This record gives sequence, C-alpha cells and structure tokens, in this order.
Amino acid sequence: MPPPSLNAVRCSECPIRHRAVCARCDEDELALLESMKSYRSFAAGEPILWRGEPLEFVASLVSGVASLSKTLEDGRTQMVGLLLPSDFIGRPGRARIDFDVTATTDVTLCCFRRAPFERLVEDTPHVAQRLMELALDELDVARDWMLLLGRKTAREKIATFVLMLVRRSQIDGQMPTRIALPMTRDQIANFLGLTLETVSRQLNALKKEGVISFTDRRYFGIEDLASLHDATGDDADGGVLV
Amino acid sequence: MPPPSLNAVRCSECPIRHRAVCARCDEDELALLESMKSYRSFAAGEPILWRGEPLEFVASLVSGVASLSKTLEDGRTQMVGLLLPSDFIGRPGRARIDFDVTATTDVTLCCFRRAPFERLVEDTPHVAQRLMELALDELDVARDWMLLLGRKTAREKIATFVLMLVRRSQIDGQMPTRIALPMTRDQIANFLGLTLETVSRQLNALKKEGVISFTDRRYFGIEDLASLHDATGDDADGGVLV
DNA sequence: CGGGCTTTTGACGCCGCTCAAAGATAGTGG
DNA sequence: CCACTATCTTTGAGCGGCGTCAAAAGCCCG
Repeated sequence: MPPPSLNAVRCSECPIRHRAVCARCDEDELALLESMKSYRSFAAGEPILWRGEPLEFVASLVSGVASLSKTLEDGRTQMVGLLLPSDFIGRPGRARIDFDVTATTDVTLCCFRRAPFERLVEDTPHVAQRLMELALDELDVARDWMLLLGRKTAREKIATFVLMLVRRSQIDGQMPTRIALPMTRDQIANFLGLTLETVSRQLNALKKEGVISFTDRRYFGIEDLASLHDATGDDADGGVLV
Repeated sequence: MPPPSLNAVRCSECPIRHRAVCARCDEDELALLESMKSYRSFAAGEPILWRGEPLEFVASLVSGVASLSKTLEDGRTQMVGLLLPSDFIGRPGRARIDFDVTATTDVTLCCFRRAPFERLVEDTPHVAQRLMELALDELDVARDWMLLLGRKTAREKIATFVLMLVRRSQIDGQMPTRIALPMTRDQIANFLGLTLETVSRQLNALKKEGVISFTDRRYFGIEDLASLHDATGDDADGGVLV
C-alpha cells in the first residue's frame, strides 16, 4: 500500500525548494505554484505512469527514487533514467510520455495539473529557464549512460555504477563508510544493460579482489577507491552519471 | 579543406528559420540575432569542437550532418548524438561541453558568440522556450537510443538504424526507392555500439534475406518493409530515433 | 596503373547470456 | 518462536553471439 500522503508543505519550507523546477521563482510565482500543487505518494515498486497514457500531471520528485524504463516486444527492458529528489516528471507541450515511470523506493511527488502548469510556463520565464536547465542536465547524464551501454564491459559497467553511488552519497568530500545499494540485482541489471547473474558475479568479483566489501547484502563499503576508478574505463575526469 | 563559407544569409530567408532556435522569434528578436551571427563551414571529417575546450560559440546547424561522440581511455568511442539541420550546439550557462563534435558530412553552422547569446536567452522567453523544446526532443531520441544500446542484438540494431534512415528520407509518406547510407561502416558501428565487421555482416545478411538491396555501397533500397520492421524488436509503434 | 582507403569474408575465442539449482533473507501466520 | 513461503541472490555448467585478428577484394583518385 502507498505510504501516507505528506500534508501539503508550504513551498518556502520545501526540501527541494532550491533545486526543483521552482528554484528561481520569486514570491508571487511561488504563490501561484502553491495554489495548483498537490502531493501524491507511491510505494516502492508501484507504477507511477504508463507509457502512452494521457498525462494529467506533471510533477517534481520530492523524496525517494523513481525510474524511467522502456520495454521491447519480447519483454527485455532497459532503464533510461533515474529520478532523484528535485527531478521533474513530464513536459510542457506534450500530453504523453514514451516510457514507464516506476517508484523504485517509496516516493512522494509534488504534482501540478498539466493545463495550468503549461500556462505558467508560458508566462514565467523563470520556470521555463529552470526546466531547460533540468532537461540539459538530464541530457548530459543520458549521454554518459549511452557510452556505458554501448561500449563498456560488464566489469566497467559495475565499477561505474558503484562509483556513481559513492559520489552521490559523498557529503563534503568525506568518503562514506557504508553506502546503500538502492536497488535489487535485477534492477541494477536493467539499469546497466546486463543480466542479474552477471551483476551478481561482477559485484562478488570486486569484493573478492578487495575493491569493495559487503556488510549486508544491501550495503557496501569502499576498500580501494583507486582500483575502483581504474576499473571504470573512464579517463581521468570522465563520466558523472547523475 | 573546409568548403567556402556561405555569405551571410538573411534570417528571414534561412532554410531552418522555422525549426531552429529562432523558430518563434518575432522581427525585433530576429534583428538582434542577425546582428550577432556569423557562418562557419567545416569539411567532412573535420573536428568542430573538442571535449572540454572553452566554448566560444553556440550555433545552429544549417546544413550537413554532425555527430557528438565520447571516448574511453583506451580509444573505444561511442556516438551520443547526431545533429541534423536546425539542431543546436552548445548550451547557455555552460562554458564547456563533455563530448567531441565532428562534421560527418560537409557542414555549415550559424554561430552566435556565447556571451551575447546568453544575455538574449535571459531576455527573450521565445528563445528559451524553443531551446527547451529542442533539448527535450534530444532527450527522447537519447532514450530510444539507450534502449537500443543496452538491449538490442546486432541484427535489431542494424534493422532499427536502417528503418530510421528510411523514415527520415520519406517525403509525404512515399517510400523512397534509393536511400543514402550517410556514414562509413566504422561510423555506423560507433553509432550502434558494434564493430565495423559486425555492421558489414548484418547489412549483408539483410540483403541476402531479401529485406534490403544494394545498388552502390552507399545507397540501398527497401525490398520488404514488414520484415525490416519485425527485425527491429520494437513493438508496434515503437522507437523513433531522430 | 598503383596506392590508400573502405568493405567483405573467414577462422577463432571469449565475454556475457541462458538454463538450472541451491542458498539467503524477510515476511507471515500458526 | 518456528515452520513455511516468496523473493532475492549466488553459483555452476554450457553455449552462442559478437569481438578480434587477419587477409583478400573492391573502390576512388591521382
């Protein structure tokens, strides 16, 4: 079952206030947004949007992780995006999306009805500009990902993925000792264009080589950051991925 | 050597006037753009921009085809974007790009110096909105591509690529009889995440099966569109890719 | 006609997928 | 508290698709 809805939080106290689509809004614009927003929650694993269905809402992801995925005729699926807090779902000017959106963890969305939001985009340059920045950032990530999917070996894919998790959980450059693996082996496989068996084997290989260590099955630590970096195949200041 | 520069064409007569970043500009905005633009040309194979180098210009692609590509430490490369006329190079708010841009065919750019262009984006919502639409379209393409790179077989990749060329050269729904292969086998391979040998073998396999036919090495025709579609692995109304 | 490209074709081997089964882990109800 | 089940993960064996290496063939242009 879905987690309980957050009570409507005031925009000025919103945790993603400074990063989401509303980042640059002034008081008046914020008031407008406030009047058209509503929160919705989804439990881990729940579908949020299906490919092709008419889009009633656009939304900002407030908390949790969601994923975008595409599926071939015979069921092979590939994740094509990972949504983190402050990321935006949907787009002005388009009534449908061409991928499924699924809650990876429990998720809270800040939803806006599409029609009024689109009017807002027309009228307030701040929102349009921020939307563009978000889209361009997503493009950068997508392109790093394409390099990974098209050219990296299984080992390099896993190393890149692990390093991405490390970077994302870093606070003030401190190396965290305990890092969460936020998805199942199967989800990681769909993320990296591999099978779940290969994911399992490569993770255990990195462990056996002393590059990473497992405490729990869902948490790991870094033992040898340099080797991890070498294993990604990237050059010195390469790929960022999220 | 580069082809000779076009003489500065008036914006109102520009072939990409209605599709490029300036699509929605009114007379005044167009005049502003006109005052800061200049044309540059590049010959097939020439580099246009290198990854990481400071970006002096942003530009619209006026004619020809250019490609974006990324390279791993050991030289493996992957195309991450294909630029066609009216596509935009560069982005406001960022001084560097994270991929190489290369002319695939002879290319003409309509360049704008970055600083004044960025001011223009701040001031004219029409430009910002159009830029956002272009970015979102690119994102859609990138996501189809990710599915292809991560999950499709060599045969499906080739079939998808060929079908993309067919769609792009269709005029008014007419099936063209002679379609150009605009790149070498090596470029196709870097596009699809394959080797050039595999590209060659799969193209010839499609020919041997009577799905396509070759006249010249650089031109082909469609013999069996249904089989070609079946070979892509997509479901009914799937992937568009450019 | 000759040299440098691109493309084709073949032989071979390996990485990662497939299929299968056993081992962990967590949640559920008695 | 302990079976019992469902889900996730690990591990193994085997195979095949695609990459690698090599060489020949076709094509372009001087």
